[in-house]
Amino acid sequence: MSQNAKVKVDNGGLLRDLIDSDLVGKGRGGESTDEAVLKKGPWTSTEDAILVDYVKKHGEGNWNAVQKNSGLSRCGKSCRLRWANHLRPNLKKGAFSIEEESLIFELQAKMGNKWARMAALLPGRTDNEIKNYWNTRIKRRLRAGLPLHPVEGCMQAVAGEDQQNPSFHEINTANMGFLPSCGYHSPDVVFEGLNAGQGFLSCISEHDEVSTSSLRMNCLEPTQFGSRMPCMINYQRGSISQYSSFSGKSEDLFSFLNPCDDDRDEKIIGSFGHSFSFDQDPADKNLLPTFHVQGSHSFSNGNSSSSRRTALKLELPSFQASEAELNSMWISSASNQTLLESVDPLIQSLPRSPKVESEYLSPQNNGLLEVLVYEATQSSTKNQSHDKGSNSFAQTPGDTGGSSLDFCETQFDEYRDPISPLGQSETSIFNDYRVSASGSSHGYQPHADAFPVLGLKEDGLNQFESREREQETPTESIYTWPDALLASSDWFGQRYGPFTCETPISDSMAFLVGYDLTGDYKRTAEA
DNA sequence: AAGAGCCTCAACCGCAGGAGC
DNA sequence: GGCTCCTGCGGTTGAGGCTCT
Repeated sequence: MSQNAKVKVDNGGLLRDLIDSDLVGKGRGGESTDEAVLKKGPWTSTEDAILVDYVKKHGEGNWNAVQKNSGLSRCGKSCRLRWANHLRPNLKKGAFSIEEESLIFELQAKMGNKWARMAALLPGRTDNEIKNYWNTRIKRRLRAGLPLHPVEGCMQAVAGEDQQNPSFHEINTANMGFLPSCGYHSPDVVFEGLNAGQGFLSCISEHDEVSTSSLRMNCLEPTQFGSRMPCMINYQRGSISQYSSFSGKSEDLFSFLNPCDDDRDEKIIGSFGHSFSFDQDPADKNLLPTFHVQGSHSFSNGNSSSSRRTALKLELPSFQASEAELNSMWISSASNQTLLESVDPLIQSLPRSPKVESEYLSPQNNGLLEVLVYEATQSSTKNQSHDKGSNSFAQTPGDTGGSSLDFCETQFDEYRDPISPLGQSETSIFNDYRVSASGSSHGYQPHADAFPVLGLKEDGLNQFESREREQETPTESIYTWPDALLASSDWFGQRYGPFTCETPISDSMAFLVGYDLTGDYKRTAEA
């Protein structure tokens, strides 16, 4: 039995009366005993001073001795908590920085609600702080009908590739500068949960020049039906380089994933409701990845959708959206301009549409939370259209994806690998999850057609999908990937951290967030 | 101005695991 | 092995402040 139980006091009015009275701290008889009613509630400055003084003299630990030796009428747990959360040195106070927020997103996606572990990676922050932050954020987003992870965090990762070309972890750590010192390390990941020859990753793993460990792909969140599905795609530079001549620019990332191999990339991305395409800047020859998200709102780097140089762009996919809606949605994320700017000088350099900034930017530019709130306002009017069908194809007005795809078709022909060791598309690892109409994920059957129901573009992916549909017609109801996940479990919203499920879907998700099913990162021994 | 509702965050609670006996 | 104590973790609560109507 915890000592708390011993000293439990009436939590009614008496407690409040005691808190500020001299009775507390001296025991009811004016003398502190083990049986004394220990004080609860807010700490006073006097108590704080006593505790600080005690810890200075005796060090941390042995908290139950604090009460005995210092005269504090607080239980050991309370003392420890007070010290850890408020009194210990080097505590950061104030709002979370954008970098911290981003890291929290990432860590939460990977760890789940392991607040203490997260706190260990966020110097000066306490688990309680992080927990509170996350919980309030969850409440907001759930209330707004949005998923828990903002696209921005994902895009930050992608954008960051341009700058430093490290993994997402390393991007964050580079920006913050403190994580390496904490031993936080971007792990190399072996996708052991995936069978050989099961697709995209197996392709890489079997490619002599590419280490699976060097690529990590995180997809953090399912789309809620009619909502957005942020996605992280990370890779580590190095062993991939010979695969597609990585130059450290984002195109390398996207070329790696993108139309290099019989549209497989599109397929895989389509499976996630995302697609990548490229716009080439005539001046610097840089390819600017256009990031399309299926079933999502849109975001950008601050440019309007009409901007030629939209570095990151989402399109409204299946649900029909007007151009006006699209524009506003695209910009909703752009509101957090500073976020992207902070990680991507390329994006910083992009010309911005004055209209965008004046009309579409979020009224607040303070951080991810503000963006989230703004997203909520933007999305609240679109839920209805979202519900209209993630399975329908939509040609987004103003969409430049088609040309981008075409461009990629030619630009990346040299990277095509007609005899890729894949044996099947990269998407297959995701496509392979067929979910019955009942919503159970246990009806899993490998099936190459499970996901292409999400169409992206008439002239791009849809063509591919048409081919796919011609080849095989599903005989059972197929949920699109996010829907399947949602139907199968409360995975990302609740339990995606430890990945306790043993379904193929969870395998996939575990992989996507950089975990294997043991909950630990797999590190590769570099050959 | 006042009340309702919302948000934040400090603190509490129960539980689990490790250490020592 | 069983018991107790201590510590840490994660979920929850509720007071106080803020915003909106």
